[in-house]
Amino acid sequence: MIRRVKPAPASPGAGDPARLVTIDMVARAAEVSPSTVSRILNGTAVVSADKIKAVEQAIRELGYVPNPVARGLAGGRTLSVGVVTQTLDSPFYGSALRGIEAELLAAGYTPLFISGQWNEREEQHSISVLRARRVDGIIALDARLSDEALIALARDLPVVVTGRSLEAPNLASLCFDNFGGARQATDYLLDLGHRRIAFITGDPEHQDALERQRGYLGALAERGVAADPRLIIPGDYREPSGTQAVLRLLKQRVDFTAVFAANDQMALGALLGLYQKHVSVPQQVSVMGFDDLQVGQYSIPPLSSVHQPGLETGRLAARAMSALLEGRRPKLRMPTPRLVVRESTGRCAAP
Amino acid sequence: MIRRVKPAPASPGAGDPARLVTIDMVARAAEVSPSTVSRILNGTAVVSADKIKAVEQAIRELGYVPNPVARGLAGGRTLSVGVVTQTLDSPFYGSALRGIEAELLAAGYTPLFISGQWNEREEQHSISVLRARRVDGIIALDARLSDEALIALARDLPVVVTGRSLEAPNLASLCFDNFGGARQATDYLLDLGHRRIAFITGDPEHQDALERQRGYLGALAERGVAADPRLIIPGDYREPSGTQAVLRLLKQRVDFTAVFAANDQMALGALLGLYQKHVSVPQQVSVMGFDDLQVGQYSIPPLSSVHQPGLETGRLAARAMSALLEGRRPKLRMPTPRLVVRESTGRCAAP
DNA sequence: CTGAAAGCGCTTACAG
DNA sequence: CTGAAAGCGCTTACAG
Repeated sequence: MIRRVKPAPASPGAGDPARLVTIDMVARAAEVSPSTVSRILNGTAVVSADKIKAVEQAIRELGYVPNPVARGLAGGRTLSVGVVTQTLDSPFYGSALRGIEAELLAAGYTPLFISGQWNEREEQHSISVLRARRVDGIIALDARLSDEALIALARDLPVVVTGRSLEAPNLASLCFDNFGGARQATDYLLDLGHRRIAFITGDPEHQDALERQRGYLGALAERGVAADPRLIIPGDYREPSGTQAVLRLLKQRVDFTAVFAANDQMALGALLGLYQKHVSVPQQVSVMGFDDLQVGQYSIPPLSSVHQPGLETGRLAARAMSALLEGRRPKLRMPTPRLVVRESTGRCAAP
Repeated sequence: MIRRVKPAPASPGAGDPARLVTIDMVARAAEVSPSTVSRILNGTAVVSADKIKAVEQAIRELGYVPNPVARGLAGGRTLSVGVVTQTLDSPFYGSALRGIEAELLAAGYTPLFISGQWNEREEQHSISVLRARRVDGIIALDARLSDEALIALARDLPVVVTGRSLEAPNLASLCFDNFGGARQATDYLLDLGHRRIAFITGDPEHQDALERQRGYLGALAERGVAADPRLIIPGDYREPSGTQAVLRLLKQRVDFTAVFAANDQMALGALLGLYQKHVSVPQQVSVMGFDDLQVGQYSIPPLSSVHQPGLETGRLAARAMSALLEGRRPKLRMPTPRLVVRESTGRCAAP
């Protein structure tokens, strides 16, 4: 049934499907029009069974793969979705990216990853690049952009954003319960008998950092433990600030039996500071993190933390995007915060 | 000079340059033909100064951004390059990806990241996806593909590959001196007086793992220290295998005063195993890693390691790709291995 | 159910 | 130096 229209090119077939074979060649081989091939490919109209058969065979024999570039130009859809993240090499975003990639690829979309460098202007620029590339939608992980900017963006193409709660047409948001997670962690420390719990804050530019602090404060208040401002040390979510924080606490001789860092990276830094000063963990001081990064499993001692499901978040975000793209309403259910207790926390030994 | 051809669209200008404004609109505004605009944009022919001026002004006023999708279809170049990595969330590849992104973007290319999942078939598939997207070139980080497959690929588009040495037209390779690095690390341990140095191997599927082992063996041989097979423990580059390795050594009561892990992740695992068994580092046992991951700075104790310039490797790879793309010969000079001594290594205390 | 035609936004020979 | 025209590989009204 299939007539080879041209001699096979130099490197044909399965190994190199992306070249040369066009929809026209498939159409000719199957003896139908290109329009029909297109319709079959896109399921965009009813086509008779025999033509479908012929076309499918031709596609198989020729090793045809549609050209997304041409598709993008003609149809307005590129089957690609932009993913803007703060950085490509963060232990936390890494797993989210992995989740997004897996899910998007499975849904037939190609992700375009680009980083915003923790900087709103860069992020804005990244989004321009993505739009110039005609992505069909944009997933923004903890974007720096304002709510308004995001809502405006959603007027042009579907948007899913993590790290905040936002209601708008054509937009889905995915927000982890940072408040609840932090409260749970603080509660646990309180249950262990700790009363002097230091808190290392995150970058205040981040909504989640603020939420975590609220959770810490909330738990204390609920239990009638007065919050001591000297116990709240500013951090920036990076390791060195965690180390600095405990060093400062120690130097100023502020009493504390536990430290709760707003993220694992700072908790790791805190662990190092305590080690340097020969303060043993958890015997003298307990340390609690937040995020439950992979590395926390191998810190010394292994770090107790609030599990943030990075991979799962990525998956959910990608699935929400698929839904939006297909005109469905995404239903989002973020996993509840879960405490992971390892060896860096213990009962309070102090009087 | 500029006549607005149409009333500005709903959301025009700087905020949303990627829409609506086409090369035709620019041409009309500047009173030249689209061809001329294209030529100016691409520097593909000499154009009179006044037209250049008019076009540039029109571009500015209209906020025109060329559509890479259309460009890709028409010109055959998409100004995008595919980057295949094993995984999006490895601490090591992360910085390489970051370096690639920065350099590629600066050169006017958009990177398309995709992961191969440590699996040749997946990798092959990822490359198909990339080719279907008509990337202009492919950067493969430590690809699993055979030399032959890579060389074949390079017949169709420029390829740069890291992690191996390969000579072929249209292909550049970038290989870190794993042998030298490992030898240097072992030498250092030897200098500290260690003679019973355990070695945790990497995944033998990786060329670099083999090289590192050769370096270890080479250094011992050079100094006339007999290699004890019981000191060579198989690992797989992941943390748990590092922990298992030292636990096994301890359990079998094999004598050792230092352990050299083929990568930092396993070294971190080893640190944990030693901690669990109350072996103090570096007082009783020294630990040396390889890669110099960020996290190593915050391990306890901070990890001595061989610095692998991930970021720099990414940069170099991207620059090599730019060169290839512009028909220049890339000149590659990998940084030499450099030992980073921190606190996990110390003088041998044993007799 | 199916084709022929126009068009997506560019680039690039082809002619001046 | 510069235009008009054709074409890149698809999709999608528009007509049957």
